[in-house]
Formats: sequence, structure tokens, C-alpha cells
Amino acid sequence: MKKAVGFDQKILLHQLDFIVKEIPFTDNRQELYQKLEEYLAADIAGTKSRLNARTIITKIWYRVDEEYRGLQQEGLELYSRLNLEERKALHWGMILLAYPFFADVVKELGVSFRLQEEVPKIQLLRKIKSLYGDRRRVEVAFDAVIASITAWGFLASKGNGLRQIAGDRIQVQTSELKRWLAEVLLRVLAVDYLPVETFNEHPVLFPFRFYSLIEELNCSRFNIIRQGVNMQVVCLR
DNA sequence: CCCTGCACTTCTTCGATACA
DNA sequence: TGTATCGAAGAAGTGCAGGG
Repeated sequence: MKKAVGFDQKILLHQLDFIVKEIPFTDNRQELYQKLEEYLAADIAGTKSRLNARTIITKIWYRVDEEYRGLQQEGLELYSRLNLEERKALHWGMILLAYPFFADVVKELGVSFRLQEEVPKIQLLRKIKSLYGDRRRVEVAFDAVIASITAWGFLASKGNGLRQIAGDRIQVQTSELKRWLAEVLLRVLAVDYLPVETFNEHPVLFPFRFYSLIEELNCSRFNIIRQGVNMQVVCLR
């Protein structure tokens, strides 16, 4: 059982913002890597660590899997029209697609936060290790994910516990973003359909909240199917 | 002392180029 | 046109320093 983890460095939002802004103005890979290298030099002193961070950042937004190219393009276009908070949701979605490890960690966080306000870090790590193996690597990556989410303002550490920053669930209002995130969720979970309520409550998206999602999903992109008396299911067309 | 975060080293994969 | 080779980039593994 050796699943890839990959996400092993703390990543900051402004670094992700940077690459999103640069991609449209950059012709080739080398040029982009060069720009990113210079930009990261301000944050990260060690050469190798900087390369690691660059690897992660480019995997999220630039070296996107073939099957997610559409979502990537759409994301890049959406970016400039969103406010700071909603941009976080955009980055979040792209990371979920790029790093299953990240998705697993935030899912466990989301699940735990449903039950309790504060989650012991050790307990969470144990759970992740059960999925990825008991390796030092898993610890390093786990910390990287936690540190990143904390830096983005979603988490606070308190002793050995992690708590969600209360009342700070980001409201996703932009219609296109709601649809975009809905598709991301379907892809990340690798399912064809989901009950409507699930979108708002899914642990993988625990820092975000959608309003009046049903209207948004009633569009050319999705099919809404009624199942039984009061169950509606959403699937991609 | 140990834990945490950062950095360095090693192994693997991928892609470009050259040559048959 | 197909394949061998080589270098660059990615991912994992290991080491180490600083702070509690």
C-alpha cells in the first residue's frame, strides 16, 4: 500500500494567485517556471524546497491532467471575476483535483468537524496513515496540508487540537463558481451523480457553503433527476 | 531531550533528441 | 519512422537545526 502523497510543502495563497495571473501571459513552460522561481525566492530560501513548492504549484494549476483541462480553463477565466474569498474556493477545487492526498485529509477534517469542534491532530494523522501507510513521508505531507490550510485562514491550531475557524465558512455566491465546484466534486468523488443536499454538506468542501444551489444546477451542464418523493439527484450531462 | 519544519539526497519517470 | 540515450523534473526518503 504505497499511494502517492505529493503535497509535501506549505503552499500560500498568494503563490497560487501568482501562477494563475501569470499563465495567460506566458508562452511556454520554461518562462513560467522561471517567473515562478523568482517569485518564490522571496518566500523560500532553500533551493530544493523552492523547487518542491514549484512542483506542487504547477501541478495544481499548470500541469493539469488531460481530463481536467476543461475545468482548468474555466477556472482561469473565472478567477478574475471572483472576490478574494471565492478565489480560495477556486484554488481549493484545483488542489482537490491535483492531489487526492489533500482531498483525503480535508475530507477527514470535514467529517470530524461535523461531530466535534476540535479535532486531535494525532487522531487525524492516524486515520490518514491507515490510508497511506505508516511512513515519515505521510507525516511530512500531512503537516504540509494542515499548515497550508491554516495559513489560508480555515483552521486554527490549539495545542494538539485543530479547530475550524468558526463562522468563517465562505459563502459561494457566483453562479458559475457553484456549477464549477459542483462538477469538481463529482469528479473528485469519481461518481456520476449525487443527491442535491450532498453538495452543501460534503466534508471535502467543509469551509464553503452554497446558497440556493438547486437553481444553479438546473442548467445545461447538469441533469436533475427526481428520485422518490423528495430526493433529487444531480449528474453531469 | 523530542518534535517540528525545512533542506538535502536519492530514486524514478518523462520527454526530447539523435541516429539507425 | 521507430528506438536508444540522456538530461531534466517529479516524488520519495533521509538528515538536521532550532525551539519548546
